[in-house]
Amino acid sequence: MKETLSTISQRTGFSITTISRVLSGKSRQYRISESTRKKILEEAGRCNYSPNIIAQNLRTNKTNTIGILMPSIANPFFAEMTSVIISEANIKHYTSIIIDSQESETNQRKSLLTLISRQVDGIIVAPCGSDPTLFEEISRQNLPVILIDRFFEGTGLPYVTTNNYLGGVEGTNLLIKNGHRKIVCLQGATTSTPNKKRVTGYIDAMKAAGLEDHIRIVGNDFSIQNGYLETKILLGSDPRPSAIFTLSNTIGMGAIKAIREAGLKIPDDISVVSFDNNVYMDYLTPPITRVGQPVEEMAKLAIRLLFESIGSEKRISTQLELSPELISRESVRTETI
Amino acid sequence: MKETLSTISQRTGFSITTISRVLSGKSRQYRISESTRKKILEEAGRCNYSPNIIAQNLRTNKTNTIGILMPSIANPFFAEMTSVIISEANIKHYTSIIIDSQESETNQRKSLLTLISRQVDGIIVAPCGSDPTLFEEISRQNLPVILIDRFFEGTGLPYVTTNNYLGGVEGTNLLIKNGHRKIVCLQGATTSTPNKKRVTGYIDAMKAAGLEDHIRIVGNDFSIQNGYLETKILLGSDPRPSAIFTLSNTIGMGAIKAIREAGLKIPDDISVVSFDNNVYMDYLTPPITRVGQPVEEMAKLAIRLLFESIGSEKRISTQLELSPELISRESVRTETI
DNA sequence: TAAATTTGCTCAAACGATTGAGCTATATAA
DNA sequence: TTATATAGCTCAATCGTTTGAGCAAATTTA
Repeated sequence: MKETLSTISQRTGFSITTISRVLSGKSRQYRISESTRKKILEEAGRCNYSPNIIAQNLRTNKTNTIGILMPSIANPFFAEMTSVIISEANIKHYTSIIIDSQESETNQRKSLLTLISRQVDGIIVAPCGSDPTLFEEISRQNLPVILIDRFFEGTGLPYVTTNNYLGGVEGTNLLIKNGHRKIVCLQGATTSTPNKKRVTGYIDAMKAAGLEDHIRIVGNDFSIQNGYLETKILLGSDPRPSAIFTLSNTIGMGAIKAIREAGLKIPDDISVVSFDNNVYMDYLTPPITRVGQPVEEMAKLAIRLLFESIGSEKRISTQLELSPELISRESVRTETI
Repeated sequence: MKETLSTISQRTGFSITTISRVLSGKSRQYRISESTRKKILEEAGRCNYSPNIIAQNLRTNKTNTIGILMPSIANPFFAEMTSVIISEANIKHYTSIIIDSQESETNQRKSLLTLISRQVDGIIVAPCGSDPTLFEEISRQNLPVILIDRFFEGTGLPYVTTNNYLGGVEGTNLLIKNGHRKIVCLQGATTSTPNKKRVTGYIDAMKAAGLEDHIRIVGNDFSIQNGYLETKILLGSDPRPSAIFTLSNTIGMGAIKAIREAGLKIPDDISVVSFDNNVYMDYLTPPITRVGQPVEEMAKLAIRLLFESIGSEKRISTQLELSPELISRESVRTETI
């Protein structure tokens, strides 16, 4: 039997209003007598009453729910991010709806409409594609949106991301400093801002070292598959690159697989620098040098911004770039000239 | 501006009822004229109307939402599982609420109440602890619950799991066949059914091989930390085990870390068999031999059962055990006597 | 003792959708 | 011409809460 305020009202003889006020802890404010309060609480406890949140939501126009929209939860980077966001939200008594857009803008559009329909109080999204209009529209309608990892340039939309340009530069420079010249950049989704920034960082670093002739960028997707296939091709090309800079952990895994299958050794035959930190990277042989992103910090900041935004009337436009961290391991060989 | 049936009603001049019927595709059934239909659809499109699902939920007593309750989303095993469930639910136009109980029964209890309050249509849960009463109660109240991975023995609650006993036997036998005798079992949460079954499998296999004197079970948690610490202790013990059977991927990672730190080589100094498949396991050196679980299949079956249960009035009591898969790699050394 | 205040509660509208019943005008049948 | 059927809509209740307004009785103040 489903208990409601009404059933309790019938059994205790008090009005629905009184019951509601007692159960939502407002008995003091509305001068409900102590004896009434006790009776109601007792009966509610006895029959295991729990409020119908849907009805509360409808009435208060608040769902205590946030929407989390990710391009690919299977990707450990986003999985970790999502996991942190869920936990943080939970601490504030918010529930999370997760949607995976699978890097499809069509799915993304649908998912956003779903979240709006479901009256979420706010959205954290790592967007795919390069069209900010829908996000701007949503934000304008006073539904807070915080972008994470990926963002759109030239919009006021708040975001939290890594300084990917710096990451691109640092990763590339490490290879250059170790004497590499034929450094290939294996990129991910070309529309994603982080990818673009990393690539720009790579290009600038190469140019700064006078290596513009060696600039070579391949790939188009943040998948293991992409890393694997492009590396296969690279390894068959002449001249073979001496180093690969893979722009995500997934791409890195694919590259490593291809390198192994070719019977080559990292770093003796080819050096690898990857992007994204990941506990597994240290367990590979050799451990992989990488540009780590502060995922947990990003997630925490994003949810903090979101809650600030939910709490206040005015829109927030904070845009944060956190520093990446170069994690040096053993996948880069020092070339002797 | 938030559009509702009422605002469209005002602008088109038709009643809320008519608008509702047109927009929910029931114009035929309720004999709404074609011209009316067109006008309404046009206006709804123009003003970007999307229904307030909360109101629909309240009225229809259906949320098209499922609750997914996992003990630890940070664990790649559950992350993958969750990811698959979300996608499958999405295909059926269901939205997913994810909650992480963090292996705490208190959290689990709260989370379940949250899900009930939120009127989810069904729940998929990898439970923690060993008390099925709350789940049974929920199920009895006609809210479908499907257990995944972990389950409770002696209850009618439907579940999908791996044949963990078989996994325990197979993993152990592989080591025995390779001449190992001092095989230690490094277990996870002791209350979890899969853990118990795996341990029983280990014990039975050891006994069957006449190795009852070598049975040794340590650990108590499915964490990297646990794997790491227990292995540290094991490596310092005398006599040192010749093989470790770690009962999850996380424990395995911790064990590997400890082994590396001790300057030992797998499999030369010590052999390792782990549980759970994971793409990373193949990239470690050496690739790790493991007992893989059919995660995707489990997830898909669970959601299928859930939808069957949601669709019908009567409770379902299917209990499925899928076979594990022994994935032989290079982390087991053949002992010569 | 009358007026004012406080206490302790209830009424009823509202949130935005769905849905069975009902109503009017027109078309068809008798 | 009158009864009946049908087309094309609207009314109003309902889901389970919350909340501003209001009301009677008890208490305090003047």
